[in-house]
Amino acid sequence: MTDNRVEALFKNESEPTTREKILDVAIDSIARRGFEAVSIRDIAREVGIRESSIYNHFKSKDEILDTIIEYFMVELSRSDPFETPMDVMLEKYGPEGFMNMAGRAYLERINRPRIARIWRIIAIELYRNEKVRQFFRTTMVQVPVSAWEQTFRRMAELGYIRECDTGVLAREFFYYSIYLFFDYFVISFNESTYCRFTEDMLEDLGPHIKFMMDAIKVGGAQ
Amino acid sequence: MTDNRVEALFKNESEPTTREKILDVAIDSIARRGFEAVSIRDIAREVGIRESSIYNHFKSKDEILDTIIEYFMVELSRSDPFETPMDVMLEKYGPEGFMNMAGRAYLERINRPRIARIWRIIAIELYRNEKVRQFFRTTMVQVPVSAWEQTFRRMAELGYIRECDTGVLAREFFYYSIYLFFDYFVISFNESTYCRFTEDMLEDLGPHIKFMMDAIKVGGAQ
DNA sequence: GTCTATACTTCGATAGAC
DNA sequence: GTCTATCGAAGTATAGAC
Repeated sequence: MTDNRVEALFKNESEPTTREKILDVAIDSIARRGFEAVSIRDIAREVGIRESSIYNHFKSKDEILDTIIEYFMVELSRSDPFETPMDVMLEKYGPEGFMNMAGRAYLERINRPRIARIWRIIAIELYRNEKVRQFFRTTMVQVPVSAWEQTFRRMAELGYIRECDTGVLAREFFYYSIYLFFDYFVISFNESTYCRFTEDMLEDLGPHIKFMMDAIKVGGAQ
Repeated sequence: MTDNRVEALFKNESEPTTREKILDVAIDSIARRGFEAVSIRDIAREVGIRESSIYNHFKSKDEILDTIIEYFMVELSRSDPFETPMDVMLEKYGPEGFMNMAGRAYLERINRPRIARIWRIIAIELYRNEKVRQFFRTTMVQVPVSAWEQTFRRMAELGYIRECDTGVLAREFFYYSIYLFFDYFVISFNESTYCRFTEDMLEDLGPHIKFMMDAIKVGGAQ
């Protein structure tokens, strides 16, 4: 990238620039076949230019992937997930309702059209791209687990759930969710349905949330 | 392969054959860098022969990977996991003890030295190898989940746990386990510790089993 | 069964005309 | 900014001598 303004990569104007076309094609191809299997020639052909023209927009093949990943990270870190205070939400919907809504808010935030394909790229490149791995481990695992731990602690303080190990509880909730992510984007990946991932995930998440909340509701087992 | 006797690939004799050396080097390299990043030349160099000699043992690069995967599948499907009847185990150790022991037995069965590296290959190749994906989805997800569903149903029949949706229960237990697999072999993969995966997995599995069993023990929450 | 030599393809990337 | 032309490196695979 020349200007480092990742957030302005896609301007949503009527006619996309060549650079935007290249990124769009790259995102699509890499999500389908993986970075190593997609060549500069493949991308150029689909965009409708020669491969040498690619190098007017990116100085190497690696820079294309780096740009995609950086775009993804910036997009994810944009809007905050919660606007209404947790205590208010809890009082209004109860703990199970709160979790369902928080899950939905999170999934809707991370599932915009172009981003959904990059999720698949993240899942694929995780094993060989140290930057992606680092990002996933912290931003997609550790940070949410810590946040959920705080949330459960607050729930316990307010008497919505009984006292228990909130660290265990956070992992119980979130590791299952990450499994669903892998299931959706790798194990059971289906190219044709892959933009409905918010709906599908929520459907699978519902029984999980119910099971967990039943396990720790006030007056339940010790 | 010429003779299809996958199970006899590694004969454990004092001096490994060239074919065995090739497979060993291939397993190691592919587990580290992925199939596409490893070339025939890389493998030949490390074995100590010329690349053309590889073709005396395998007719293509793809056949090497196919052989590795087939070897893996056959090895996994060998010994049965349980020898002692479940009812006896349950009476002796209780439901939580039973699950811990079953987890340990399963993990020990699937974690032999050469196999541990192929687990990493499986995790890596999942996204682009339809055969691996099919195998994982059925043998590593659906079959164990069904088996655990049966097990939980029996536990409920015998009064060790209270009546509940055993399908939900089986997924609660096993999806978490599969997350641990991905965490171990992809997200938090560490080349230097990757043969201790049985011990590490069991350590993480303990609190999970305890949480689940607390949730469904007799006399707990409805 | 291993070697040398090589065919053939595809890859990422560059130079220079327009 | 796109084109033609091309380079050098690396890939899989084969032929044939020993």
